[in-house]
Amino acid sequence: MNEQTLTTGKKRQRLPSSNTMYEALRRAIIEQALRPGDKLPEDVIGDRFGVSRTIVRSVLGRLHGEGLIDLKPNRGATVAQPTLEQAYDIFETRRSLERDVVRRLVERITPAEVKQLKDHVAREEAARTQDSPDSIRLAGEFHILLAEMAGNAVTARYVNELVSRCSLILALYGRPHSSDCAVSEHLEIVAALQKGDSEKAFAVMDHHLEAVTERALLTSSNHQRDIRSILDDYVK
Amino acid sequence: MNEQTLTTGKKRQRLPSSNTMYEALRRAIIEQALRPGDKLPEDVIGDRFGVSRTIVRSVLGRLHGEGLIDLKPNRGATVAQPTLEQAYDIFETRRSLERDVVRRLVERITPAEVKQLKDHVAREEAARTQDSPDSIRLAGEFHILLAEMAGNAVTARYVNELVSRCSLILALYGRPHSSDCAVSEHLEIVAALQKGDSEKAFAVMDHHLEAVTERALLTSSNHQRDIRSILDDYVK
DNA sequence: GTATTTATTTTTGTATACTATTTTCTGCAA
DNA sequence: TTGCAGAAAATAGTATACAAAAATAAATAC
Repeated sequence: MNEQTLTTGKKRQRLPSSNTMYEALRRAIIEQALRPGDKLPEDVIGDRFGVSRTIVRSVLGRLHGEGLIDLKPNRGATVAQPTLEQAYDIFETRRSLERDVVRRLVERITPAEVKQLKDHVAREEAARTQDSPDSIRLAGEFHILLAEMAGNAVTARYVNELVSRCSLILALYGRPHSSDCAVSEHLEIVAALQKGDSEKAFAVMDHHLEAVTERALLTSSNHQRDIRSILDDYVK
Repeated sequence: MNEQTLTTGKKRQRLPSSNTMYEALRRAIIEQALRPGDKLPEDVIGDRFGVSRTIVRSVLGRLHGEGLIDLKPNRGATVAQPTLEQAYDIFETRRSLERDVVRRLVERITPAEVKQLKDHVAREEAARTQDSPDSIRLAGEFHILLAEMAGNAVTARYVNELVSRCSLILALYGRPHSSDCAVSEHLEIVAALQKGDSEKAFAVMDHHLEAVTERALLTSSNHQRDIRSILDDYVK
């Protein structure tokens, strides 16, 4: 039986369960509610979201393709644990792509977009001060927003993927529950973009990412929690 | 019933059917045996490979994630037809990443690797002269080889993906059955890398990719063939 | 008490069954 | 013919059933 129908005013419409589940798991991982190494049993997840393992399986496959979960044969899925080597590669590729993003953005950014970015940074600031779990996600989304504004969907997708994986890396190697993106640095980037100062924007972004890479070299913390209770916060 | 077992001398070992199917479909697309827009019905493919639709579905999902096939709800899978805009984005991102590959490679390439590259180009040349369907694939694999030698697995994966998608673009917008990678240009790149001439290597690679982009602006050709017969060549 | 087998349970991998949607076919009317 | 129902067939979406493997628990030997 499928409970995934609801009336949204006009028509009864089937909401794509797999998509909501994908978003939920993704968010749970990025916000570090689910942490590297956590098991992701198919039936548990299926029960919580009210779908069969078939759907769970396809979503896990997708997340695997994006590098967010590891998938060992006959042993199921776990939240990915990038090695240090992988971590370096991820940061390196990310820097390379984001460098290009800034390069293009300096030439095409509009005042409306500058405003949008400033608003976003303000939201980051708010989340950070009240220690919301959103703060990690919002910091990442700043970079994703930049990539989308640069007007290349392919690059934007890769940046999105890499930024997400950086959350994992910070969860593993960085200090706990830190976005490690200084909000002030984000503001500097916006300012440079606004002035059209490509050299400055370029330098700040590169320094920013270098700093983030640096900070990802600390102790990891163990944990032993119940996936069921964590998922409660993420089920629709 | 599953026929996917065989004895490889020591032990009876199950060869992962989904992986061979993935490889087969991928190759068929890259070599342009399956062309943009071709339908990929789940049951037909499943029959040919002797697996259920479950497996087919997961493989199609994976290929979709890599941008090689389009997936419309309730209407099945087709070989992807990138729009012109997507095509530009793909080439742009590819250039950006390959630029970085060359940058890193100049500093770390070994004589053994130079030899490996030269051998590869020789194979390209051979395939090209006898008009083998491999020639398209080999031309792409040259770029993938470079990316792998650069020592960043993440970048290598992205380059792999983008090079594959370029095959689609050429099939759609380029002249039919052309790799559009001049073998001579590949040789020039290797030579520059060997000399450690970063400026030259950089310039040649960029010119090479610019040329490829340029050439991807011609007429498309229609077609009407039987997927069954095409697949015969790709079934294990 | 520890270690090593063996049995039990859990969890994943794959095929199949069923449902829903889309496409194709067929008949009838304009 | 051409256009439009409606029926039939084909195809995709999802759940379930069953097989295979791994993890866990129990039992026996040392």
